Amino acid sequence: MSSKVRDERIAKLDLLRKRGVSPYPTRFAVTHSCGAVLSNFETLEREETVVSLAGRLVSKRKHGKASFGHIQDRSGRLQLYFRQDTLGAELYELLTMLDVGDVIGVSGAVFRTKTGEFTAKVETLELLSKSLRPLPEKWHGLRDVETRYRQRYVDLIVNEEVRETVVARSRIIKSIRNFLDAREFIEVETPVLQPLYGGAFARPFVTHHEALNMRLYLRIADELYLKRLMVGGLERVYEIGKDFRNEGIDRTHNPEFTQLELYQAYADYTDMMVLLEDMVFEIVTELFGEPSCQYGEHRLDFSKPWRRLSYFEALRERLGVELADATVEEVRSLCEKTGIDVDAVLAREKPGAEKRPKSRGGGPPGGTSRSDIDTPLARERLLEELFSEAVQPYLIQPVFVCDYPKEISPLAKQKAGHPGLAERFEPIVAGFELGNAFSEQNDPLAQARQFDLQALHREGGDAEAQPKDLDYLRALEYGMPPAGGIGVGIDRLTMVLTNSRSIRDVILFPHLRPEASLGEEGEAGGDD
RNA sequence: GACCCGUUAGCUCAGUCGGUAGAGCACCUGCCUUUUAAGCAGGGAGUCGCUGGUUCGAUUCCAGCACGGGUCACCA
Repeated sequence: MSSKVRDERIAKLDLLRKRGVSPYPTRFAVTHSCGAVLSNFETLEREETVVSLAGRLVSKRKHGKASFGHIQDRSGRLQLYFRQDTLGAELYELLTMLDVGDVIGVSGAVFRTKTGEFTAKVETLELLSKSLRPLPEKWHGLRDVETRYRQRYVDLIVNEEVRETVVARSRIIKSIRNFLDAREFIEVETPVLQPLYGGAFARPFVTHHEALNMRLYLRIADELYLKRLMVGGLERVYEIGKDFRNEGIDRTHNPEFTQLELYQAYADYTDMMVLLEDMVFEIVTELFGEPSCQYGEHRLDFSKPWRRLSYFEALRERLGVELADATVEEVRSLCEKTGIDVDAVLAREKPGAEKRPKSRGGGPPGGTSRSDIDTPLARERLLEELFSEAVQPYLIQPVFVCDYPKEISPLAKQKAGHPGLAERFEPIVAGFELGNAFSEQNDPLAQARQFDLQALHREGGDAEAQPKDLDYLRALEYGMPPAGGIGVGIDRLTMVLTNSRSIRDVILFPHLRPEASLGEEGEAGGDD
């Protein structure tokens, strides 16, 4: 599939070279960005300053011996006015050989057109990079999401909001660093390639080290390494980095994603709530000038303090039933009333188990086998399902959901005076879990028992149960100060703060299957 | 992994109840010195996602496959 436009432009390349014009020179001295011209226009116009701009030619309107166009750089767009009598015949001829999409450098003074648009009257013109492929069309732009994700470079050229999201993401991360650095946290880096994975419930990616001939895992969390640093006395650490989870992909999940994890010695999870709400308050205020923003239909209010709600309170509030001391039978019957397919939930993650179709909102499933509720953690799993189906989607304003069942929180400390609960919370905004935090378990023997329990679950078929990390336990035996820790999903936080519906809109290159049609001869060939 | 939907020109999309396709923008040629979705006149452009099947004939019908989106499953 040879593109006619591409062939024409390659022909132009030769023509340009024959005329002594290099289509790919090395540098251009820029004095102003488009944005700087626009924001200082009055002065520049009054003082007749000659500005020097570089960017992409994104439109061109030729009127015989005069032409208009727009140049676009990182800061915005500015109109250019070209006149044959100003440029001279030779440069004006060069203009006619330029295409929309070419990168150019121009200089000239600024003025206002009849209609009042700020414009540069071009006196010199230079081609900085010849574009061989046409840009998407100017009215509708690039809509096709597959092309947008695969060819993000094109998406960035034509869809301004993509750039805005990228900038917002950068500012969010910068705010986080500023916030934590100001509180004497130090930023560290821990291994991505790990001989043993841990710190979350997830299936890992597996890789292999050739020279050492050993299996390695891509980390699913930073947690266990950062807590080793707590043992080492660093007291306040954080890491912003990629984690990798071998799971499905949807609008809130990408196989590689960015997480902030931080740990603070001598703090507990209530301190973490304060820290997190302070941090997010600061990020949102820096981004929007006020502690609130719009997400879809909702106006989100990040004013402090955020609402705090225990796990069982949240369930009670939504379902009208107290479940803290409920038996598995009671939870089961409530699930059935809510329309949850209990058998399907309990059958999950058992390799080889039949996946039953889910029947939502239907009547109670007939002839169900009661033996399923003997599955390990049946009660907790059903509670989790109830929570994520019937509660979480309705938690729109920022809220800390606290005190989860201990069984699903093996790295957290037990809540004092509540044997069944862990000192753990999840910040939930717009129905999304933005993170996970606990008072960290620092009792080495209690932690060892939790690992052993995980091992049992693993034998029971739970592929995501956490492996026992003996070095981590050894570290704890040296004594880890009491500490609070938080993990925050940066991608999801960015989604909420940029009003993005899909995680793919906040990740520059989201994971996609390989593009089959991108063959040598089709796209990249014809190197003439 | 399951189900549903989509894939036609560089881009955004029509269309063919089965007879190998159109529009706008973009591109090329000409005219045009304040336009901005510039205008006017003319022109070129497509393996209709891929592979099979049915058929005299398939871009259209059928099947499989690929890729994407949505929902579900899994999870953060």
